[in-house]
Amino acid sequence: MQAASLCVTCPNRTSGFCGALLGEEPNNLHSCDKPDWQHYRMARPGEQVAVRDQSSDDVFVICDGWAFRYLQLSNGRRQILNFLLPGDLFSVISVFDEKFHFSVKALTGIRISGFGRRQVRARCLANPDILTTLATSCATVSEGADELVTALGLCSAEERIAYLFLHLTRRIVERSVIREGRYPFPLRQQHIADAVGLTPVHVSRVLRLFRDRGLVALSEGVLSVLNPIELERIGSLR
Amino acid sequence: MQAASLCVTCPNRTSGFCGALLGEEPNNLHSCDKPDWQHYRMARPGEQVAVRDQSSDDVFVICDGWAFRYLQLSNGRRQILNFLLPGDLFSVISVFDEKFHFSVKALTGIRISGFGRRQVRARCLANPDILTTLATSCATVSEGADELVTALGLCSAEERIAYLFLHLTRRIVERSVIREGRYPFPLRQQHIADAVGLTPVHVSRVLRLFRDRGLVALSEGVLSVLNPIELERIGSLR
DNA sequence: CGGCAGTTTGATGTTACTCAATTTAAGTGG
DNA sequence: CCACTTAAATTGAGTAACATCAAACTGCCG
Repeated sequence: MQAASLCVTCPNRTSGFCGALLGEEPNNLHSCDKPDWQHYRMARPGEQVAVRDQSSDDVFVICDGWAFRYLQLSNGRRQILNFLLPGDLFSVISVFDEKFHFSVKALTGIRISGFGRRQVRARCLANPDILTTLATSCATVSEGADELVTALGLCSAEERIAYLFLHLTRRIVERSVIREGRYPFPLRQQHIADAVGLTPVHVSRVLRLFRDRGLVALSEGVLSVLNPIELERIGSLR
Repeated sequence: MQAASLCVTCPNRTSGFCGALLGEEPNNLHSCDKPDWQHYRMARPGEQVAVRDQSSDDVFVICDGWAFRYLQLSNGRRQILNFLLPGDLFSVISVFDEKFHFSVKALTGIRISGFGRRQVRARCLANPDILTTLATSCATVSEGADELVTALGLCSAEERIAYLFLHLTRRIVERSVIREGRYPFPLRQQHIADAVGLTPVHVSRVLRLFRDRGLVALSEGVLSVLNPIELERIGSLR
C-alpha cells in the first residue's frame, strides 16, 4: 500500500457512496491514503471509458469532471441515459453484476476510481450503512430514469430541454456553490439532443427561443439561468 | 399464524424475490402457510392500488394478474413506466424507502401480497442470497428503464410499439408456456399509447398497419405474433 | 332497444426532422 | 498577425411523422 503525497483518491469520500465505502477503514487511514483495492485513471474529453457488454472486476466512481452513460443503436444514433458527476457510481448494478449494459464516455477530462468488486461487496455485506447509501443511490437513479421516461414520452421539445436544465442544475448545486444563476455546463448541443431525443438542429432553435425570451443562455460551457421561475414552470414534470 | 386450505400466499415463491424471501423459513413452513408479516389484498381492473408520495410499511409483490406503474402529470396525461406481472415487486426501492415515487393501477383483476418492510430488510441483511435476488431484480428493472428511455428517445411509433410487444412477450414467456405465438395481453390501446408516448388514435393506425402486413394481430386480450422475425427486426433496439 | 367504452377512420394542423448552405469560434502553422 | 482548417452553431426551405378534432362504427351489457 502506497502513501501518496497528493490526494489521489476520490475527493468525494466524505459524502455519497465513495465516502461510505472508504470512511470506515478499520485501520483508520489518513484521508489521502489509497487502499490497494482501489486504483484510478484519467480520460480525455470524448474518450470512451466503458463499452456495452464489457466485463470488469471493478466498480467505478467518477472523481472529477463529467461523463455520460449511453446506449447506441446500429444506425449510429445514441441515447444518453444520464450524466455522471463527481461522486457518481457508473451504475449501482455494477456492484453486483460484472457486465455493463451501457457504454460510458468522458464529456470533459475526467478522473475515475475503480474499486475491486470483491472488496466492495464484502464491505456492503459487512456494513449496513454502506448498503443503505447504495440503496439511496439506487433510488435516486431509478427515480431519475422514470422521470426521463416521462419527459420523453409526454413532453414537447421545449419542456424536455427545460427539464434537462432543471435536473442538471439541481445536481450541480448539490456539489458546489452557484452564484448569479451561472452553472458550469460542458454539454455541446449534440449532447443535449442525444439526452432528450431531439436533433441538434432543433435543439439550436429551442435554445434560441429560450435566449430570446430571456429564459436561459448557454455559451462557453456556462449555463446562465435568467428566469428560474419560468424555467421551472416549463420544465418541471408537474 | 393461520394454516390456509388454499394457497393464498404468493404462488411465485419458488422463483424470484418472493421465492428467495420465503423459501428459507427457519421452521420450514409448508409452502402454503403464510407468515404473520405477510398479508394480501385483491383489486379490480382499473383500481388504483398505490398513489405517488404515499407511504407504506409494506413491500408489495404482485401475485396474480397484471398491473402497471406510472407517473401522472397535472395535464391529465400519464406515462406508464412498466407493467407488473406475477412475481414482480412494485419496486426494488420500496425495500429501503417507504415512499412511492410513482402510482400503481391494476390492469386486470389482481392479487397482491404485502410483506412487512422491517422483516424483509432483516432477511435481506441476514441472507446474502435474498440480497442477490434483489440486486438481480434491480438490474433487470434498471436495464428495462434504460431501454425504454432509448426507445422513446430514438425510435418511431412502429418501432416503439414493436419494442413493447417484444419486451412483454419475452416476460410472458418466462412465466408460462406459449403455443402458436398467442400471448395473453390485457392492454387496451390506451395503455399501449401511455406506455410508448403516443396517442391512442395513432396506436390504432399502427396496429392496423401491423395487422395488414401480417405482423401481429391484437384482439380480445390476445396478442398473436404472426411474423416474429419481422417483429424482432423492427422492435429490437439494435 | 339504448347506452357505453373502445376502436376505427378521415380531415386538418403542428411539431420536429431532413437537407443544405452559411456563420461563428477556436485553433494551428506559417 | 494572418490565412487556413476544423468543429460547432445557426438559419432557411421543404417534408414526414404524429397530434388533434370530430364523426362513425363495433361489441357488449343491462
